[in-house]
Amino acid sequence: MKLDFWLLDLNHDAHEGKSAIWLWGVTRDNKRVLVIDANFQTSFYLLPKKGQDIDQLKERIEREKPHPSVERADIEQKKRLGEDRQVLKVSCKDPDNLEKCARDCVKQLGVEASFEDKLRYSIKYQIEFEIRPCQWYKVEGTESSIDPRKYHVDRVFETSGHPTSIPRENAPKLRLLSFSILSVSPTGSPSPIRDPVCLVAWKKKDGQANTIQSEKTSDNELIEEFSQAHQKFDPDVVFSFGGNTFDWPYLIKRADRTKAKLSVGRDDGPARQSLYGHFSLTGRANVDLQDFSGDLYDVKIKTVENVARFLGVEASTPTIDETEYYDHWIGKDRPALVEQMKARAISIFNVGDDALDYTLQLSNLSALPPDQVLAAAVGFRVDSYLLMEARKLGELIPARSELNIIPYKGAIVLEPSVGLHDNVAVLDFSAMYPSLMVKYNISPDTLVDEGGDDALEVPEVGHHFRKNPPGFYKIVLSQLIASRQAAKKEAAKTPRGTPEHKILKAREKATKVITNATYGYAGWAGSRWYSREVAESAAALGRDTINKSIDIAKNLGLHVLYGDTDSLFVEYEEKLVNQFIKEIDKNLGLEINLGQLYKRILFTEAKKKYAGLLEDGELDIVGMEAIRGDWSNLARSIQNEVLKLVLQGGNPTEAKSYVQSLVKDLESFKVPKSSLVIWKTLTKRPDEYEVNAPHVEVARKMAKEGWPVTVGDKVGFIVTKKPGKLYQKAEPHFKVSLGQVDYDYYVHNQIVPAAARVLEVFGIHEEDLLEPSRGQVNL
DNA sequence: GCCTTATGTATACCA
DNA sequence: ACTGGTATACATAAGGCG
Repeated sequence: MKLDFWLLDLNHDAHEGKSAIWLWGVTRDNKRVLVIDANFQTSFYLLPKKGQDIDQLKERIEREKPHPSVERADIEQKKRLGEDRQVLKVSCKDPDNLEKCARDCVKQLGVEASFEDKLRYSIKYQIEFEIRPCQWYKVEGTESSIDPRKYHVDRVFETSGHPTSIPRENAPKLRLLSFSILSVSPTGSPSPIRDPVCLVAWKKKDGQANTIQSEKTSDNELIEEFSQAHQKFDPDVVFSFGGNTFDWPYLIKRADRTKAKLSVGRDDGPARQSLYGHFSLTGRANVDLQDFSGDLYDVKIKTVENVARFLGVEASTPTIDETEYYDHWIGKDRPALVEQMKARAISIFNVGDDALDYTLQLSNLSALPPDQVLAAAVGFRVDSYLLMEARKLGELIPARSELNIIPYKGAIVLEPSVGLHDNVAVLDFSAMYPSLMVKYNISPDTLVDEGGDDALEVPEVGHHFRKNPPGFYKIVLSQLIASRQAAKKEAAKTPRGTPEHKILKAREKATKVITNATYGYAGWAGSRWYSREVAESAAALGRDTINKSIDIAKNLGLHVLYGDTDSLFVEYEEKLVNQFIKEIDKNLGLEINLGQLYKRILFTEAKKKYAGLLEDGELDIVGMEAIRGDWSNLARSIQNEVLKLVLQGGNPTEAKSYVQSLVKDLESFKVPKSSLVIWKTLTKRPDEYEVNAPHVEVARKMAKEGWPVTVGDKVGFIVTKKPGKLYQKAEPHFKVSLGQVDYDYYVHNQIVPAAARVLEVFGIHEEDLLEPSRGQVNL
């Protein structure tokens, strides 16, 4: 019997006392299915020393069995650092003892090394049969005698062979659920040791937001009621915002305390902590959108609502602060809080719905299941992708090992030409590092000791790389670049606004993310294919490329105003720019594209900080305080206004008077408290800091008052009139009243520096902004 | 002991 | 736990002065 299914999640579990892979999926007729593949035996490789007789080794392994779980050994051809090598694939009965088994074999046989013995059973399965989640498969087998209701599926299937992929087709209709919990405490933030969950809000695809509320001191009933509702809806994807750090651990601890059964997985189990610190629900995808928001660098303060606004999906802004939850819950304002929680569930749902295509595409490309892929750091996404590709290419997969890092020289940033410029074009190399790695075959397996006709010597750093055959990085990067081009091309042919278009864009974005991270991966100490020479050479070739481009531009008479890593900002002359693009292609064999066009642009004296006026009249601000998350909104919006006056109106004098008027009597403007809050990330525990800093001091104060802040959280503070150092003047934002605000600080250390950063360019200094009498006459 | 300057720590940004 | 390059603020140590 044959079965077609779309793979949502997979895990390793026993089946009839044997190790098996459990594949959770959805069929074409929209049924949920559990596919059990108990026919996989894991294995590792042994690389003999040169001169060792491989047939003899094979015979010895099978006869001596260095470890009881050795099943048999087979001879295979593999590649190791560009060399063809014969290896032994040792099959192993017991996946839990793979590493030990490999160690014993290496010791007893005196071979060079073992490979792939540290890879988990399910990963081995994935690379062996090219199993990527979020894709269609067909498989042979029979209907199982297991009751499907036991696993919240419609069918349980036992395979006779292994799944084979079906060429690209879209995902089935998945059941989506979002949820968020609420707990309150009179003394600060709630603690699962003390405070029960008092509300769960959720939203499913079609329908309104729902809640379960509880008055009781025990949330036993609430947890079980939620479990029932959850299982009844039987979601495929569960969205949360902060679920991995708050909702799930809280629910688990509460369930443990009150002896409630938290049943949310398809196995009726709870959420379980997994590989990347995230939580997994068996047979479902638990997607924490806070992880997704981590990739959105433009969203400075990561709330669901900010993420929703950024994505352009619907979300209502909450009005009740976390510190007011308790009073609302026990008081007459509870309905407002309940509404806010419902709105939160809706916002989470909308963000999740929007982020789903990207999540599934990134999961499919990287081969990390959808519940892991967002939780995994970029390096591990690349790692997982490379594992799959390495196996396809017959490369032995090295183990990850943390080496001591030797830093190397990176990119070039040009000195900006300070001031205002009209009609400026940005020329960007497309995927510069990947393109260079492909063009010059930069890879650990093409690195050679000696130069020669068949090798390239990298300028500046002097490493040599063979031109042929193509190395590992060249092959994978070429594939990625080609697949991104294909997605791009197809997207261009597909009508905008259609689901297909969105999927193709998501595919393109996922491919881009993996492509662009590969250079960094090569230079990451934790990488399997770490090579400082590779990373260093890519960087050196990048510098060489940008330097040559500057010369080409100059020879054409193009005026270069600025540049950073892979871009050049030039005075825009259409004919010259087109010529330049052709020259780069001809002389360097690389693609450079016309990027942003600025009607007018302002460069400050600092690198990496500029602001430009776009064709449509919008400002594009880069690196400046106006877009930094660690400046008050007050300073940010004033700098933004100053930039507008300068770039749109061309009027620094007006900008100057604007700032002066604010500075003169800031207090009288009655700016809202929220615009005075300065947010900074706590990057370690408060006691680990070497020097006193305002946000650390505030974090300590908050912890003392029952609002502990954990690593990675943003701490919001306002500077008060209290005497002393800044860190003594800073107070938690929610505790400060407008009367306590040190407006002098905001004038001297926020508004004036932010405004002067722009106005310095026109000879307007900080003093001029502070002392109007010495400046020009105001209008 | 007080003031100025140099250095170190911390954060967020650009590509 | 992808890389290096850069700006900036504030705390603190070091240096200079009387």
